[in-house]
Amino acid sequence: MGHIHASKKCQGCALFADSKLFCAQLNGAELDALSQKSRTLSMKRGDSLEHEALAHWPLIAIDSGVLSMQHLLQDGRKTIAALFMRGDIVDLRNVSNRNRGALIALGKVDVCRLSPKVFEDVMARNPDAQRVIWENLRDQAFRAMDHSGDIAKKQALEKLASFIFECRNRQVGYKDGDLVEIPVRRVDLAEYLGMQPETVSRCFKDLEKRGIIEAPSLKMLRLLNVPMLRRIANGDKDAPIREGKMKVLKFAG
Amino acid sequence: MGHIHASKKCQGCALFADSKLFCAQLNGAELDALSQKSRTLSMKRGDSLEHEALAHWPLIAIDSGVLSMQHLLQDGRKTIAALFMRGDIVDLRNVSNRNRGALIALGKVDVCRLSPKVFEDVMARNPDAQRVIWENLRDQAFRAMDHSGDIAKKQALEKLASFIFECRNRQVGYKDGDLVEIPVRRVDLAEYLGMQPETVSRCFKDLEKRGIIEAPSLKMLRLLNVPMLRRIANGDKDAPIREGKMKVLKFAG
DNA sequence: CGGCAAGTTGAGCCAGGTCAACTCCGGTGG
DNA sequence: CCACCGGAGTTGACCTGGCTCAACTTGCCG
Repeated sequence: MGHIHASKKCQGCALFADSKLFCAQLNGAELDALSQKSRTLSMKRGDSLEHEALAHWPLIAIDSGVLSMQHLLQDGRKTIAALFMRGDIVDLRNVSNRNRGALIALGKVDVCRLSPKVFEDVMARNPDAQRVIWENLRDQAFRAMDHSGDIAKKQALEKLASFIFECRNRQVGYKDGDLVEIPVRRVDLAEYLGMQPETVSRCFKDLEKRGIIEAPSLKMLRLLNVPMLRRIANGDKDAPIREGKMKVLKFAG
Repeated sequence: MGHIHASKKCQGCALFADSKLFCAQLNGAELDALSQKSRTLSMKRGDSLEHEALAHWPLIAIDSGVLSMQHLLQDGRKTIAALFMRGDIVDLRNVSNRNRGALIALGKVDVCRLSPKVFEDVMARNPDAQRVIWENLRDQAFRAMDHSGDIAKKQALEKLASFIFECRNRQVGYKDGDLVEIPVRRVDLAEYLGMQPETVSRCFKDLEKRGIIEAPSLKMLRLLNVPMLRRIANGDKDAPIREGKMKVLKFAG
C-alpha cells in the first residue's frame, strides 16, 4: 500500500473534521502517527466486531452511523445496551474476560480502529486530546446511567418520549429545531428500550393521534408540542392520558 | 486549622490503603497536595449531595458505603440509576446543566471531595493515576450498560440473579466464596432493578425454596448452587421453572 | 411489478404492579 | 425487663400494561 498522508486519509472523517472531536485535537505529527497505525473499516447492518479482532484493535472510533452493544440471552432474547454514534470512542482494552456484549452495526457504519500504542502516547502527552476523550467516556457513562433510569421505571410511552429527546440531544445540528432524526429501525429501538416492536409502533401512533409529533417517514419526526413531550418523558401523570384511558371513577350502585 | 500530614488524614481511607485505587498511585508530594485541598465528608442514609455543593466539589471519591444516583419522576416514582461504592470516583464537572440525578447515600457513606485543581494536575502528570481513574470510569460506563441490558429484557427473577452476581463481583474479597453481601436495602434494590419491593421479596423466596440460595440475614446470602444461579441470570428458560408454573399443555376435549 | 422484510393492527392473556393487611425487628422509655 | 412503637419487609388477592401470536399492510430493492 502506498503511503497515504494523514490529512488525505482523515480529511473526510468526522473525528478530524469536527473541531470538538478527538482527532481534531492532534498536532500534525500525532495525526500522522495515529493515521498510519490505525485502520478504517466500513460495516453494514448486522456486521459485528468479533472478539479476536477486538483483542488486537480494542479501540473503536465512530466516524458515522450507529453501532450497538448487544447482549444476548440464552433463549434468544436480545437487548441493545448502548448506542455509539459519531465521535464516540469505544475502549475495550482488557475487558475480554468479562462477558461483554457484541458490537453490531445497525446500518452503514464507518469506524476507525485506533492503534492502542499511539493512542496511549497521545493520551499521555496531549492534554486537549485527553480532555476530549475523557469527556466522551464520561458522557457514555452518564448516558448509560440515564438510560438505566429510563427503562427501569418508565412506561412505554414515557420511554419513547425520552428516547426522542436522546436522539435530539445527540444529533449533530438543529438541536432546537423541531425535526428529529431517528437513526435506528423500529426493531432496534424496541430492543434498546426494552419493549416490543408492536408496542413501539402503538406508542408512536398514540403520540401522533394526540398531536404531539408528526412522522413524515420512519426515520424522521417533527415535534409539534415539545413541552408536552417533555412532560411525558418526565413521567408527569397528568399529561399523558391515553386514548380511552381517562381514569374513570368507578361509580357505585 | 493545623497542618495535618496527608499520611495521617488518608491512612485509613480505602482509596489510599488499597494499592489498586486512585490515591495509592500518588507520590508523597501529590498525596500531600491532594489531601490538603480536599475535604472528607461522612454521610448517613438519605443525605444527598446538593447541586450547589457539587458545583464547587464536583469530584467525589467513595471511601466506604454505597452512594446512589437517583432519578425522580414528576409523580414521585424513583429509580436508582447507578450505585457507587468503595474506590469509585464520580466526576460531575460541567454536567450541572443537564438534569442529572441526585447523589443520595443509601447508608453510612464516607466520601472525599477531591480538589479539581489538584486532580487535574495529577491526571496530567501521573500516568499510573491516570490509568487507574480511566479504568474506573470505564468500569462505571460498562457497568451501567450491562445494567441497562439487564433491566431491559430480563424478568424479575433473572434481574435479581444478575444483581447477586454484580454484588459478588464488586465486593472486596471472597470473590469465589459462596457468601455474598447485599449492601443495600430491599427497597433500594427494587429501585435499582426497576421492580417493586414486593416482587423482590417474592423472588428471593423463590430462589430459597429452590435451594439456590440461603439467606441468613437480609444483608447476607449464601450461594448454594452457583451454576444454576448463573443460568437464571443468563436467561436460560429451561432452568428457572417457577413453583407451580410448569408449562402445562392445554389438553383439548 | 413481484417478493420479502419491516412495520402495523387486533385479540387474548399473564408477569408483575398495586393495594391492603400482616409480621418482624431494632430502638426507646417506663 | 418488657411493652410499645415505627419503619422495613412479607404475604395475599386482584388488576392491568404491555407481551404474544397471528394476520395484515407498507416500504424497499431489483
